[in-house]
This record gives sequence, structure tokens and C-alpha cells, in this order.
Amino acid sequence: MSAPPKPSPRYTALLQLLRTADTIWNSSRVFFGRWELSPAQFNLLNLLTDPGDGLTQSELSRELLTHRSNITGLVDRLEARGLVARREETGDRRAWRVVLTAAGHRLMDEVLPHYFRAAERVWEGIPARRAAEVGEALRQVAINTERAAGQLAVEDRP
Amino acid sequence: MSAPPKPSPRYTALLQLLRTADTIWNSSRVFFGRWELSPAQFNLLNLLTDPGDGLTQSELSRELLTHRSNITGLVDRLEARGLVARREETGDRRAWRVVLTAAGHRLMDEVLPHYFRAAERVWEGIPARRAAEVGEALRQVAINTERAAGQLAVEDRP
DNA sequence: TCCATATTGTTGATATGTCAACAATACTCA
DNA sequence: TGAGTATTGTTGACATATCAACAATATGGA
Repeated sequence: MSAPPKPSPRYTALLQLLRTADTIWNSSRVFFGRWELSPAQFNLLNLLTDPGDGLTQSELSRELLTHRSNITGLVDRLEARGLVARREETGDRRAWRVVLTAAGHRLMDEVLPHYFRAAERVWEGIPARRAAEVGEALRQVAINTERAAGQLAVEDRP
Repeated sequence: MSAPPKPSPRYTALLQLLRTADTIWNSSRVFFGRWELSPAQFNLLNLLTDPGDGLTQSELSRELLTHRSNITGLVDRLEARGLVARREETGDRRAWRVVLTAAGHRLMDEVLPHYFRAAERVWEGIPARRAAEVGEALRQVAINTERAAGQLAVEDRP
């Protein structure tokens, strides 16, 4: 009878990372439900509130870490609700430029203050300084992960 | 002309958290693709490798932070591939007990060592001690998030 | 110029996820 | 015991996600 092997601190931390992100995502679904938005829809709209005149669908897919083809339906539904519009991209007839409509701007003006307050609350009990350190470590983890993904072909080669 | 407002450290850290989790998830899809598994399928199988005689579908849904109804299809597909089996739950005729088959055990014996190594590599450049601290902070964030979700009805009340 | 190559958005197939509603079964306690 | 309530798994409708394939269009050299 041997004791079960104790998982490594890094493995445990990775599981906690994914678990926490899942918890936040699930909770945000309820949160954004107040405005009949899904988290994915909110994230897309949030990008469009940045100064500038919108983004193409490919740009959106890169920012949202999602596949091009996923943006089509997302924009379709937001457009049907009148929150975004597709404008012709001058100089590239393949592309659309997706922008917030006036209604989209009004909705985001309403949602964003609540969102920022909620973002602060999830770090309650953790000093801003420490949250920043955690963020920095997570940035490194993301970089490591991308590097590993690029090397997958030679994964496990010593 | 005022400068754009600088986002708070906690807001930035929250975005980084979600972004990193997304990056890991996307990378893991490629990783598990070597064994024709999706991340969701791997996570389910991984739970079943724990000692004990399997889990019911409701237990699986709680561990995986996902809806009951999602487990049905997940188990259906894994069962069709012969990696898991549904056994009758003694004492509760509503429930199934999902267990790994011999083939499921063989597959996980093959995958897990690669998975553990990859989990370590993701934290490269970050001392184990520091990874554990990050994990601890993330655990607190998850707790705060759950608390906030429970209070959503009174959200934004001072 | 013209050809090879890349990029953009869409489609259809499919997996993963939610939710509401349902039937079957289990549980509680007056 | 029995009535009301809760839990379990499934289904169907739908949103979100991937991927491969496609047509249209851009782009970069020979």
C-alpha cells in the first residue's frame, strides 16, 4: 500500500487557473444576462468600444482568440439586434468593418460601469499590487503555452 | 483632449486571467488531438482515473463545472469509442455510474505522463513556490466570484 | 502583366455548452 | 403511509466553438 502520489504545485496551480476561469465565465453569463448578452457577445462589443472605427471580422477573431468562422454568427446575431453594423471596408472588398451602432454605444455605456465594478470585486482581499503580480505571472504562462504550441511537432523531444 | 483612462490593475489582471485560460485551452486542443481527444473529453476521463469506482453523471457535471445535460452527449461519445461504460448505480435507479473501461485506462496511462510534463512546462521561468502563490490567489478569486454570483440579485447595492 | 500564394468571410458538419421541460425515481416529514 | 419536493438523466432548441472547403479578392514576385 503506497500513498497516492501528491500532485506537483505547478500542476495544481494549472488546474486552479482553468477552474477559476471557468467559474468567472459561468458567473459572467448570469451577470450579462441582465442585459440579455452572452459573455462572448459582451467581449465582442467591448472591443468595439475602443477608440477607432471598428474592426474587421478577422481582427475580431484574433483579439477574441477564436476562429474566423465563429465571428460570422456572432456578428449576425448582434446585427439582427441592432447593436452592431457591417460597413464596407474601403480598399478591401473581401472584408467587413464591424462598428457599434448608437444603440450599441448606449447599451455599453450602461453595462460597462457595472462590469468594471464587478472586475474589482473579484479581487477582493487581494491588494491591487498583488493582482498585478498574478497577472504578470499569467502573462508568462500564456507566452510559455504559445511557445509550446508552436513546438508541438517536437513535443517530448529531450 | 484628455488622455484615455488607464485601466485598473485588477481589471487588467482579470483580462489576463481569462486570456491565459483561453490560450491554454486552445493549445490543449492541439495537444490532446494527438490522441483524438477534445479537452472536455480528456478532463472527464481524467476524473475517472482517480481511485474509486467511477462517478455518476451529476457528480461529473459538478466536478467539471458544466451542466448535467452536457454530460449526456460527452459520455455517449466516449462510450461509443469504448473508453467509458455506464454501470447501473446500486440503490438509485435514476443514475448511471460512469467508469473507465480497460481501453480507457490504457489510453490514460499513455496520455497522462505527457500531460503532466506539459503542465510543468507551462510554468517555466516561474518558481514552483510562486506558481503555488498564484494558484492560491486564483482560488480566492474563484471564491469571491461565487460569492458575487450568489448575491447577483442585490448586485450594485452599496 | 500574370501566376502563385495568402487572406477574408461564409457555409455545413460536428462538438460543446446552456436552458427549460419531462419522466422516473428518491427523499422528507406531517 | 402519502403528499409534496428534490434529484437524475434525457431531450430539443439554441448559442458558441472548431474545422475543412469554397469563392472572392489581395498581394508579391518573376
